Amino acid sequence: MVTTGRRVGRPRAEQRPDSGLSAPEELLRAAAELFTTHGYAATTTRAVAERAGLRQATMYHYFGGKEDLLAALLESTVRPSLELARELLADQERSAEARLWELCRSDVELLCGGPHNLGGLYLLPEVRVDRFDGFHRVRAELKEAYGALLAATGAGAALASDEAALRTDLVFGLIEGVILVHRSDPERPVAAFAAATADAALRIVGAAGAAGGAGGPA
Amino acid sequence: MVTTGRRVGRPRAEQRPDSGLSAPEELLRAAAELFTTHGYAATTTRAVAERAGLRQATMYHYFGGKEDLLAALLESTVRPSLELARELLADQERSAEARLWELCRSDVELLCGGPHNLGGLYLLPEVRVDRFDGFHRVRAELKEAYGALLAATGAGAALASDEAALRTDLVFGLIEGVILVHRSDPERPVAAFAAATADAALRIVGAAGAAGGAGGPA
DNA sequence: ATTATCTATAGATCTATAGATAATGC
DNA sequence: ATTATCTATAGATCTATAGATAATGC
Repeated sequence: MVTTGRRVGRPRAEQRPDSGLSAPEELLRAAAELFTTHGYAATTTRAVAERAGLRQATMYHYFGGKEDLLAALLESTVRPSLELARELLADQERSAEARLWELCRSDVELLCGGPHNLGGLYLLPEVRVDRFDGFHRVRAELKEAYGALLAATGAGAALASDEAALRTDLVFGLIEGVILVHRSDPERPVAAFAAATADAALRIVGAAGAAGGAGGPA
Repeated sequence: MVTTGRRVGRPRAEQRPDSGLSAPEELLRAAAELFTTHGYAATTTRAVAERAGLRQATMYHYFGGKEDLLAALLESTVRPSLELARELLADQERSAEARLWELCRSDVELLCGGPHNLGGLYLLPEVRVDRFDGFHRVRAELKEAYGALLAATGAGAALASDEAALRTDLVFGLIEGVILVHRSDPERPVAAFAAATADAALRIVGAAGAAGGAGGPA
């Protein structure tokens, strides 16, 4: 019996139509929107809380502070990419080219696809501080997965190891770069753009032929 | 007769060895370092001024405020890239492949090469606001130059125009993405990385063969 | 009793201005 | 007189805490 039943606790000062999200979810969504558009430091706790329909102080009932919001967002953003990367590494069925293509495509889709541009969080200068070390470790593991798949491609296997590492960096840079492109033009349909980015990534690797077909390698 | 001659005006509170830079130059340098490492909103006018060896209020003698510092930095960063782009567009001698390669290479070098990572300024979310419209217009013109050179390559001429526009976005995204790669690993030698990025850009365009030689196309 | 929220506010900033001061230049 | 700088500070925040309040649950 949840149906719009009155909820425990003091009512909110400003009533708004029920979003269906819990208060912490609303706070995270508001923070994501504001952090990615205005930046982290420029976003006040008041702005986050009021966008979520709460007073400023109420945020502290759910999060220890602004940093905790960003940490939670970063974790939730990178986790799906890493899980996919692990699956693809274990997959013995498909070619390395096909798996790298899929990793690139779905990474772009995850980063640019959501309602608020979660990929934009990666660009914030504040993210580099030690506080977000957990995020950086996961991100490093994701990059290793890119490197392993790249090295397993036909073109990648032919490269010296330092050259393969360089191309991994370039592919990784391309993925992060398209977040920027997306930020400056958020209207562009994401699905086709993600596929095109994956094609471009394979061309960087040197496996251009493998990415010829529409929809990517089989 | 400039040789360490005593300068006009009240002496600074904290004396430091003469950097050879003027006060506004020192302020700009300090702002560039702080904006790119900690972000714009997180950088206080006090931090900028004191890194430049001045008290906070003295900054206002040279700049109207923090925004003016960022605007000046953005302008100075994008201008050399645009000038080069115009030269390359006018150049009838070299192939379009060679000119696009050179534009990519030197853009990366300019953005990642300086002592403070100027390219990082492009990533700041605050840069998008209207206040920096001049910067955005110059940046758009630069992107048009990328598009014109790309369309003039052999591979580019074979593409439908929407596909060529997409690849321009991808190349542009790659360039901006390597700023991020550079930010996370500033020790990497820039020259080789810039050349490798230009090679990768031509592979994205589809002109891979043209970028085969070390040092790029002749 | 428990919960979710509120109001109020102390303390710590941060920006930008006002006005003083310590040099050189004439 | 001009210049570059300083000190001091008003006014406007912003964060995080303390403690009150208005619901439901038992």
